[in-house]
Amino acid sequence: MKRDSRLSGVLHVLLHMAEAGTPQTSDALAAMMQTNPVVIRRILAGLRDQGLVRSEKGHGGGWRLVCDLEKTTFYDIYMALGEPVLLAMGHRTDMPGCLVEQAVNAALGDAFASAEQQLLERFKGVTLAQLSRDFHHGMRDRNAAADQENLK
Amino acid sequence: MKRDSRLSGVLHVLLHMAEAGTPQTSDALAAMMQTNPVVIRRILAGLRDQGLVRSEKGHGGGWRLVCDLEKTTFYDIYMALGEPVLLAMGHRTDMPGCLVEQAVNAALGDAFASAEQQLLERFKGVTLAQLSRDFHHGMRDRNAAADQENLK
DNA sequence: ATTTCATGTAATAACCTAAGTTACATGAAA
DNA sequence: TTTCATGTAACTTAGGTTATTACATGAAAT
Repeated sequence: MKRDSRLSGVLHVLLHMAEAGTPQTSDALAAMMQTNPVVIRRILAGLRDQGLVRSEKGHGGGWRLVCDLEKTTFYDIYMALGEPVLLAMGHRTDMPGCLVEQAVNAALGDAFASAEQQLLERFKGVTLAQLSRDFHHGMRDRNAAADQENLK
Repeated sequence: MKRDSRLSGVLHVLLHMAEAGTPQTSDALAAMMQTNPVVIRRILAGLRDQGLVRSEKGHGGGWRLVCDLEKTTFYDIYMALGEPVLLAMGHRTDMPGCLVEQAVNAALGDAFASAEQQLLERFKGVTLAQLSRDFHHGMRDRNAAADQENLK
């Protein structure tokens, strides 16, 4: 089954917006994500409605972050995306009266529910600021490695 | 995103086979799952290869369970299905050199991996025998309720 | 004012995958 | 030798997501 990469994609885009400072057009973001500008607008529309980003029309327009990086978590982004399904598996509900189905659903449902719960809790624990710091650490390390190269 | 219900479906079928005792035809199982016999064969083929069920051709043929219910877990069934993806979300791997992507993937990848791990552990903890017992308890309760009705 | 640039959104097309179906081969039992 | 059942390849259908097109709205530059 194909996986939904919107969360991953939107985090990428948000981090880029945070770095840029100036508003980014849908075209620019779409090029970065190798997708269509309209897709970007559709996705960011949800974040805008939640007050995480803002969009401006006309010259110098585009998208920019307006949320507090320290306070905004992956969970907030996830919710703004419309709570997309987390688990690829589900259970049948065709025959609600069937005792076999009831037993199966009870067993699987518990497992699925707690996995979902765990994921959401983790999402709540990661902020955009942390993500940004991770990125800068990666950049520092890479630059350090490059400097080493140049000294040779 | 649409959820994969093969695990749920196959558990349903297995429990039915356990109850029946006699071999069940693909047609019968397909009717039960409201699907096509060929789909049933495709799915059960994987379980047969793992030695969980056996199939017989000709008159009186069909599918029957040949595994130890006490020892066979949801995990075994899951593996026999070909380890279908558990999580509906994934992370992009388009730009392996991109530090933004690396940071995003590190954060999401951890969360996803541990949720997957948790689910698999739970699967390992549930046997077909337990599922069967749950089913019988449900049946006993239902019969008790029906008896109460009849006494009135 | 008018042109340019950018988003907003509806409608449609293209695409991809999982499921369903058909067709026929294999083999066992009646 | 007929019937029943699985085994499997090939093909079709269904569905849902993503991409694209088209046009409206509105802001800024000229």
